[in-house]
Amino acid sequence: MRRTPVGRQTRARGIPEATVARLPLYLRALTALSERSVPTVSSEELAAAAGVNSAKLRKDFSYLGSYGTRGVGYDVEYLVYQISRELGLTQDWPVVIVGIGNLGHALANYGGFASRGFRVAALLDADPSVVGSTAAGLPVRHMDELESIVDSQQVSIGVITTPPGAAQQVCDRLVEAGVTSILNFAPTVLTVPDGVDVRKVDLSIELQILAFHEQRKSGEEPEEGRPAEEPARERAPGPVRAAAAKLRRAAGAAKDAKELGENDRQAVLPA
Amino acid sequence: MRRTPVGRQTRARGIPEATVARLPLYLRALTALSERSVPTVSSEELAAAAGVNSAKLRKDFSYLGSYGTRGVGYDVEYLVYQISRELGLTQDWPVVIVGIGNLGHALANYGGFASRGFRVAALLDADPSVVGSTAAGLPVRHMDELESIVDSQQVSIGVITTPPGAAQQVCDRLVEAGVTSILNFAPTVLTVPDGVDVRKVDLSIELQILAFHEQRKSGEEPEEGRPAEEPARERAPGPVRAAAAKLRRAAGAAKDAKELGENDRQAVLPA
DNA sequence: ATGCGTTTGTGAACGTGTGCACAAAGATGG
DNA sequence: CCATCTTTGTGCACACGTTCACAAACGCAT
Repeated sequence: MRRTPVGRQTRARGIPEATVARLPLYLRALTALSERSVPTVSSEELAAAAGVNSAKLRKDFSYLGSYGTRGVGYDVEYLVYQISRELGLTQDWPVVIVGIGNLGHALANYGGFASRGFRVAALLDADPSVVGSTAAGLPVRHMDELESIVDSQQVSIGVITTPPGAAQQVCDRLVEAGVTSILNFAPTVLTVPDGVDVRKVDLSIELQILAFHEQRKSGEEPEEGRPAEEPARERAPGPVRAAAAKLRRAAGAAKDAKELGENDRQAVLPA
Repeated sequence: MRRTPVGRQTRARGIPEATVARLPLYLRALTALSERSVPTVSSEELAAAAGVNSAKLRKDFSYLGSYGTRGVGYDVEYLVYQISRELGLTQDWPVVIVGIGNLGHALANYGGFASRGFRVAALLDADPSVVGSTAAGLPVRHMDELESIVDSQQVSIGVITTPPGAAQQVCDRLVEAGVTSILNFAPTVLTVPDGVDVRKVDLSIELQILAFHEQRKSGEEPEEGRPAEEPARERAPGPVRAAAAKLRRAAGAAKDAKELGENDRQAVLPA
């Protein structure tokens, strides 16, 4: 029973995932240097521009091969090309966006989309009142056309910006039609067959992580609850009934933060 | 010269970063169970719903304390409360959104924003033609009001959805005004003082990572260039001039994927 | 040619994260 | 009250990622 909801495949041709995730960062910094006609750059400089450690950067580049010159640094244009090639950005990637709500609109209008080889092949939505309108000069087409578009345009990347309730269904259709990489903005765990990559972007999760650290800063209580287990939280003493009673109190405080029908919300951004 | 562009602080009160990043996932799955009035859940079930390994989930929860009951599982409502509390979601987090372009609009309209304790304190923009309009029922106010709003409403979290060129400047003002956590949608490396957290959401990076893996799938060349270093890429033979000459050829192919004035683009989504 | 200063590339140590596998703990039924 | 069954909590081993520190490589000046 192999489940691969996210599919973190390890070490494709020896390049670590962590390195792959940083290559776009380097590429962006290098592109900026290239525009300023800077010919070469040292690992120290580039690392500063990309916001990483210089040793890490050198090790990252070492996985791509030895493109630097000792005593000098890296040739900017050459590196731009090598990283672009490694990331597969020298070819064209047609992309479909499914779910043209607020976020879908924003993505369709996204200028940086067309650059770096990504091309919006089609905008899709299930809502008849949205279908037919245009976003960023492109017509919004009906979901029914999904299969034919993916097939005819050889789309291998799909972006899901639907409400969470529709995400898995849309995902299944995309995969069935031949899409093998999915960028998911819906706050849902997508289950896909082996061989399909899913990455998720989740605003809510990022905010919650920030809130966690923020709480640490302000509520810098004197080593909260290290000496004798903090007062508000004690070890569950009895069987489930006791815990259930305790939670009845707790539930009141939590209910505020719980909205109804999370899966039916129209918003297209992660919840 | 301590630089902390991203600031990954390790192990706050013993809870690993990786665990913190998963807590919102568990919370979401638990909220769904709670709405279906499911009283208890086993680590196996919950792990499946959250898309993670059950052993990992149990270890994650063990950092929060021992909230489970052996032979039974976890009490859903109780866990919802405990995780909410741990993440700091039982309190109110006023948030400002700076840069009301396409994405700013999408975020303002984002329903899941108000839930989980996050409240939009203000929408800000520098463009006079945008200031005064409303988004999601809130008026867009001018950047000039940033400081007074942050101060009066005790805002500690800021969301940056400006063009990349303005991001660092906005960031500086937010930090100066008292914001200590920033969610950055602009494709820029933000430099902040110690004590300020920055998290970034970057569509372009996610797409490029997908493209990388996608390239691996289709172009499954027979172990590309392992036996004798692939032909197109050879070791730099001479001094910089030779490398520079080589890149001249390469540059042509790379130029397609390079747009001009990346920092001036109006789009508010990551490039 | 030789030496000097600079910067890369990487071995090695360390820290973090993951997953197995199992003992301990509780529920449940007789 | 004991036996059995389920599920948690965690010790341990391993994989992955990060950082240090330094030898090797290179440009350049003499």
